[in-house]
Amino acid sequence: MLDKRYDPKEIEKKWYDFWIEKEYFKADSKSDKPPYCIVIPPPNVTGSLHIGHALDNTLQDIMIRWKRMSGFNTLWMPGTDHAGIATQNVVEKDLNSKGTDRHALGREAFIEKVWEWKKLYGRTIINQLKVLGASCDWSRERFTLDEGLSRAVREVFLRLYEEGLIYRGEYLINWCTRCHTALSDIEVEHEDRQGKLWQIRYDFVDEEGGLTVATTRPETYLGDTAVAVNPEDTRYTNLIGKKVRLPIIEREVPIIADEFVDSTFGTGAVKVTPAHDPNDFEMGKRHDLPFINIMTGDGTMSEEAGPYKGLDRFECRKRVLEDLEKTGYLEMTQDHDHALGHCYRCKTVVEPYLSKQWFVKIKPLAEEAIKAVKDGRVKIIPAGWENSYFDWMENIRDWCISRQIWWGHRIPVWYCESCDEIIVSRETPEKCTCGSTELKQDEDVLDTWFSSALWPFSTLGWPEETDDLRTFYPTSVLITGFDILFFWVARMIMMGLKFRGEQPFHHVYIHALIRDAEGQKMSKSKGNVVDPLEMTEAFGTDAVRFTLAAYAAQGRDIKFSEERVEGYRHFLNKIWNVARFISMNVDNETEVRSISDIHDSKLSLSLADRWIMSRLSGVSRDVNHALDEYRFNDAASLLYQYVWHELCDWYVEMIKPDLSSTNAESKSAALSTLIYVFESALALMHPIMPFITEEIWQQLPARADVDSLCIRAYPVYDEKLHNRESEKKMDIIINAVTGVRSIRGELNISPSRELKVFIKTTGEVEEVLTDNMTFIMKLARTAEIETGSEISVPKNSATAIKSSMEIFVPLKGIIDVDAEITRLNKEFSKTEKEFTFLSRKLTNVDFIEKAPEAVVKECRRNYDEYLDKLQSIRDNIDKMKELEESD
RNA sequence: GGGCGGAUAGCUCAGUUGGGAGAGCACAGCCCUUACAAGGCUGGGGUCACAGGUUCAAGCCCUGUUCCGCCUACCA
Repeated sequence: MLDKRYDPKEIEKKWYDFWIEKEYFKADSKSDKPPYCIVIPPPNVTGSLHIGHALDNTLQDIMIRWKRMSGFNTLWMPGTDHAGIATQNVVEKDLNSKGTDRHALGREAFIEKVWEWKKLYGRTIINQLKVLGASCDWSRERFTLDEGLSRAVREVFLRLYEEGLIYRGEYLINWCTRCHTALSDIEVEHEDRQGKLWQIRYDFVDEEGGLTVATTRPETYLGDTAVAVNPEDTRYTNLIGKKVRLPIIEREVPIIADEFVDSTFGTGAVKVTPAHDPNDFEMGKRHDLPFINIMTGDGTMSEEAGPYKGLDRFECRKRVLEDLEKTGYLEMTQDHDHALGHCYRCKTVVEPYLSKQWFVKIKPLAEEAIKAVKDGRVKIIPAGWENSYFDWMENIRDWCISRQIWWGHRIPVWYCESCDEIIVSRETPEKCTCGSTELKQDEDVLDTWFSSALWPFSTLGWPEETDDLRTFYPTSVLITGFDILFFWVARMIMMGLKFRGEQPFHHVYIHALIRDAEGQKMSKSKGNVVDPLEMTEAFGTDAVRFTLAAYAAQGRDIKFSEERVEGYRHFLNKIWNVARFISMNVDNETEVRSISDIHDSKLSLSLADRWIMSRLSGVSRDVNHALDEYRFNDAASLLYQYVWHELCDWYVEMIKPDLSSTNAESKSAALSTLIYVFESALALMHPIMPFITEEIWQQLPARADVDSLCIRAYPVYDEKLHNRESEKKMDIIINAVTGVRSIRGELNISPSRELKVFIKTTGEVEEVLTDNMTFIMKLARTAEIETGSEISVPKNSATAIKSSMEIFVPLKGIIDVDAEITRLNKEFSKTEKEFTFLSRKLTNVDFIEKAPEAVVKECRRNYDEYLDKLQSIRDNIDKMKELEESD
């Protein structure tokens, strides 16, 4: 006997351990079964599980468990990401709090420290995934910095370098002055800011007056090496070639002409700072201007900034403005909004900074990756994201892959101290071709995303040609949020195509972002973060998983509310109670028959039995279909609807008389059917709610012949169970029952009062009603039901009109005639509205001629039905009125 | 500046080839009917943002408008 309430805690742990012990999650690289593989988006090794992870991994687990039960050789490949900048920041923060820093420690000791940190905290998120129920093959778990993956990284670097797709050069890159490293373009987050536009006058060198330029960054004037105007701009054509003098520092720079300059903006003259602005950089190249770097890596002013040397860049701006103001060179200040780039890891304002970096020449890789999506080798779901993908890929710029941090894959490049040789190698080289052993490895490490781009094949053993790789690559689907579409998904496609010749996955399923109940993005600083583990503590993991699945409709962000989790916990409680109900009805005498007995008609099933079986078959079909299209919310609501509103509300109620009957045969049929459909429903729900379903399943008196629900065959559409006839008949019964209930409810008749009911009907409908009288009487709580075509309205009756039947409930002495007339009038006008709509449609010649025949036919049928119904209601109202008058 | 998405019941949202709208929660009434009060039954509630258009027929397709998100961008 099950406990009165479902208590998730111990149960969850028990079954997770059981699954692991039985190795159900282990993939087989030599299996004959069709493969199904998902690689996990590797969470940051020092991170902890947030609600976005919970969603992402629940969806993956649903797919994996579903496919595993459906007979696939499944591999859910788990692992973690070393997350270079993020992890280094965390450890540096810790060092800072202890009064030291990484420079004091030195490179080797610092890296040692990070590894220690990883050992301490690196399992946190993995353990949290296990709490969530993730059925990963943990025996294959990988880490982006482990040996195998590092080999893959060096192999890819080398091959790209040899093909000329990796190069080194001095360019203007995005520099985070706090993280002290270069960033790629997408690692910069742009944010609109209210700013100022300042106009500064530069005096002419050889004549009176000056030229005014507009800028949002006045401090960079210290690095100006020209002033540019548009060659077409007649205001300035006579000035081209002349010189101006920069205020205060008195450097002389030329006035040049460049098409880039927009003469309508500002004053039409722009200061050119080639070392501190991307456009100016290009202009500098075009005009062969000097590049003056006025800043150092930590965002303070360099030697080149003259009197401002040593100042922080923002302090410098203030001082420059003050000085320009004082000397009269600041001519105007106006408001000006513009987007400002911030570091995606620490939110510091990013600085365009001139430095020597490694880049991937990305266009050739991107072209292939665009093709793969265009020709359908990779399908992005929902397809709307393909546009973003193409847009980004088509305008992609070379990828800066070197980072000036220590935690990561060190760039496999060595420089000879004796000659100019550059050695790129898989293994650490002993000596240079010139014979020198004085080799120095490049100081930088690679962008973390460089290694994660290889994840789908590096985790499977590449560059080794492993069984895993042969079996599971390309993987089946990648499930992730849109926020890393460019960072990760696009790059995996590029690298997968390049190094495997095949796309890394067939599908990319992109799910929404989870926001708080007000629609705000969750963030630690706002304090509106929902901790999924707190949720699982409070409501159980299954309730959280079910909620996430139910929320996961395509194409819209999720506003997460705890109340909804609470609501679905009620669903679990409902499931639990069906199980209790079953266990209460199982006894030693009653034989529980198998599905094959049912199929072989070895026991006679009631209409209810046949109906719930048929519905099971239909729901199985629909759930499979929904999951096949990643419509998780549909799958969840189909199951919710079936279990609660069909199985519990109708079926269980209908078989109660059979279960308590002394007729062994009918009890056996009902109980066998109940257990069969419930066992199947548990299987259908298992991918979404693995724990409660396993717990109950293990205690069922009859079930499929396997040791765990997680390897039971997933239910599918069963033609033998499909039974349209029974569904049609059930509709009639449900109509009759709800008809009586409506009368009871609306006229406030106590449920304890047993009613006598007359139903006027004919033919097949009457047959169905008489055949199932016990069901109807039980569900409608009636003492007696009379059916027939000749039934006339008894005195003082309430009436309900349903298709093909009129239901009368005589309520002598109780009925309020006025109330009943009101009720019928309401029903009449409701019906009339429908009716006039239909009749208007049918009198429309165009509709009759142009609409498909089936639609017109349907419309006619409804018309007739509503016409009958209206007539019946009218009649009944008249009779009521007669009654009223005769009284 | 460009692109994408959203606006449907009081709230949160479904609505898959166009055939006059659904769920959960909330609300109201009745009920402890021996699985479940975390429950049962019944009921009220919607100009599908606005304005046009296509069509026999529009929540759905087209155009425009308003409001709200997001992505992207080198106008200093």
